[in-house]
Amino acid sequence: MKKVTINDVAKHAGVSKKTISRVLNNELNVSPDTKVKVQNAFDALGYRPNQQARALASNQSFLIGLVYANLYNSFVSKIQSGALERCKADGYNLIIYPEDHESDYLLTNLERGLISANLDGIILTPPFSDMKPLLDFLTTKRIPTIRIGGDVQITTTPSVYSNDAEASYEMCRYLVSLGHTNIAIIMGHPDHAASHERLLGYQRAMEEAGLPIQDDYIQQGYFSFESGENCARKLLSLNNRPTAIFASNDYMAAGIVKVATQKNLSIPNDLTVTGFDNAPASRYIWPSLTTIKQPITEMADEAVRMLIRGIRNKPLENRTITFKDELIVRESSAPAPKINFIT
Amino acid sequence: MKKVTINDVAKHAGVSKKTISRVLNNELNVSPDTKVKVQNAFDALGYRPNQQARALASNQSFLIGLVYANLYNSFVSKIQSGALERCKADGYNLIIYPEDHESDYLLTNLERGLISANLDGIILTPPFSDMKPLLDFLTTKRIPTIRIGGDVQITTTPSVYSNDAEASYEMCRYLVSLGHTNIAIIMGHPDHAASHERLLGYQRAMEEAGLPIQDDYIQQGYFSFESGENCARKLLSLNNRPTAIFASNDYMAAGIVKVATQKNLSIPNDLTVTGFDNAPASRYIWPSLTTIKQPITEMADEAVRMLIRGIRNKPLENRTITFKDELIVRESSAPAPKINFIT
DNA sequence: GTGAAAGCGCTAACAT
DNA sequence: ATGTTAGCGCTTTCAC
Repeated sequence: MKKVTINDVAKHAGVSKKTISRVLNNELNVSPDTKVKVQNAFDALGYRPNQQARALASNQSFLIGLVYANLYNSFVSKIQSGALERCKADGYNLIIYPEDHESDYLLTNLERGLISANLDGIILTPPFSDMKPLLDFLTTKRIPTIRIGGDVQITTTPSVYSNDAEASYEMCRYLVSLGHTNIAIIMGHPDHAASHERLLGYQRAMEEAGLPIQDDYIQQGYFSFESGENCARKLLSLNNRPTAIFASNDYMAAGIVKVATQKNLSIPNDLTVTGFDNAPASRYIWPSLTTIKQPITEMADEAVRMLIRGIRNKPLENRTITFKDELIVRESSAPAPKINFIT
Repeated sequence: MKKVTINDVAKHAGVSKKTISRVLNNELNVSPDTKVKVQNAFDALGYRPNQQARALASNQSFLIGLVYANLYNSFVSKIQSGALERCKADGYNLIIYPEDHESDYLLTNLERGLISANLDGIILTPPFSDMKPLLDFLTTKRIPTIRIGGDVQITTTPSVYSNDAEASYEMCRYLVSLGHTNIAIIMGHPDHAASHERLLGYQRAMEEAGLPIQDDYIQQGYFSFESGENCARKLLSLNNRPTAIFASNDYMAAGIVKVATQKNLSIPNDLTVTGFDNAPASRYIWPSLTTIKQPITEMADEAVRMLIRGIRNKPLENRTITFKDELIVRESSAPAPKINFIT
């Protein structure tokens, strides 16, 4: 089981190891004949280039870091698989960095890992996409970075982004089209730019529909199931309770479903509930949730592509690529109850 | 922003670079004075050892691979975070390999990755823990391997394991203690050893309670929400329908809840439903699920510990470490309906 | 179009 | 307890 090195291949193919290296890296100036000879030698010996050696010699690590909030949710899973597939296809490995965005040691933690792993580049997901100190740190260290789904106002670092304000606007227009007039929103965690975008879409749709927005109808959630429950309790005990509640993610929507069911409200007949994210749970709960699907995997793929292009050409092209979200209608939404039209 | 190397540190501390290396690797035979001097130099220069260089020189990569089925579930997330934390604490990086266990290219795919990344060791999760060809392949390549939660009968590779048969037995005893006599089980995917273990526990509990096991009451599921729905439809249209259904995971249990609700059965009054895994969704659905909690994070931690010990001492201690699962009672289970005692 | 020599940053083996 | 030398497997530089 001896290791096969570039020297073995060179001997076998009867050329110098520099030529092997050229073939390996798809460099120009290799005659087709030699190329074939070398490739045959690869196959014959079962040669696999040693990443660490390439890394050391070329001052590249072929490692890409993915920083995300350490939550057990489908967003992270999809980001991971999207990013990973692209990495593997392009000969990179992905190192994952689940981090606590509220930790004081975030930067220190990351630095130790980042520097000694020698990452070629980094992908930031929310809420890290918008952390100024982190962005500054990465700029200082000259580590190529792509942000996923962060604040579009920040233009110092290229980003891949889906238009949440737009999606939220569409969701609310859909609710309006069902005849709802008393529409409430549960916001997401305030540290996430997406939370504010989603609120914006809601506000625009309400204004356009000529519906007043009550302060009571805007509740601050934190993306957790429990925060959804809490906000739902407040909303459903209002005198003038909403007939539709738009939660900024599916876990909070699930919390609403639970509270409503406990209060003997039937969904969607008495109350329409909608979510955001198209989490697996949105299909598993009863009734299944009307929600918004983001092209998460595709966004991660594009982020890695941009990053690798940037690493090769340096510097990064500083631009924002926008993806479009999609409304998915399921069982948790229905026309507003008639009683609502009477009042 | 020039890179700080071991040579810079050596110069700064006024010692040879071998001494720096010794301090770095916690080797013996370094005087306390020198150690302090070197450590000061580390701090002064902000030195971070280059992993790739260490890897190349020491023929170790400080990389550990984690192979798992590419599903968006909480099991994978918890395995990841448990393994990752241990890795980082011990100076290793984790490379993730989400794979399709039914793919024909599995071995080829893995091989390319494994060999060129030069992994120091591998953690296998179900159903890969039990794939003979894969285990043989890893043995041939002499890649240290630990299996998580696989078949205990396989003793060629060390493993970390939780006693699912026992947990399943306890779950069924609990159902019996609630007065249920018509208890059905929905099995998990047949490629997972755990599915068979969970069936075993069910059978033992039923036998001990003197309850007959009807063939109809054992349904083959595949761990998916949809398979849970399908099995539930069959079970609930039985003449002699069960008053309790034990699903081998929470997603299938969620499928039962959906079908039962559609049939106007109230859970848990008309039907008790229980799951397995303590997935987040088990709390998010209504009613929340009685389930089994496995110490997944701890198992992953232990697996990495064993692996690293093995890498350092080689060879691996070939043993199986067993963890204990825990019954979590929530809202989806209740005493058997009275009508059942009459029939 | 191809090759020889040097060196990436570190550790191994063998000094002293 | 510390230093010297060689070399890990590859790419870079500069030859030809």
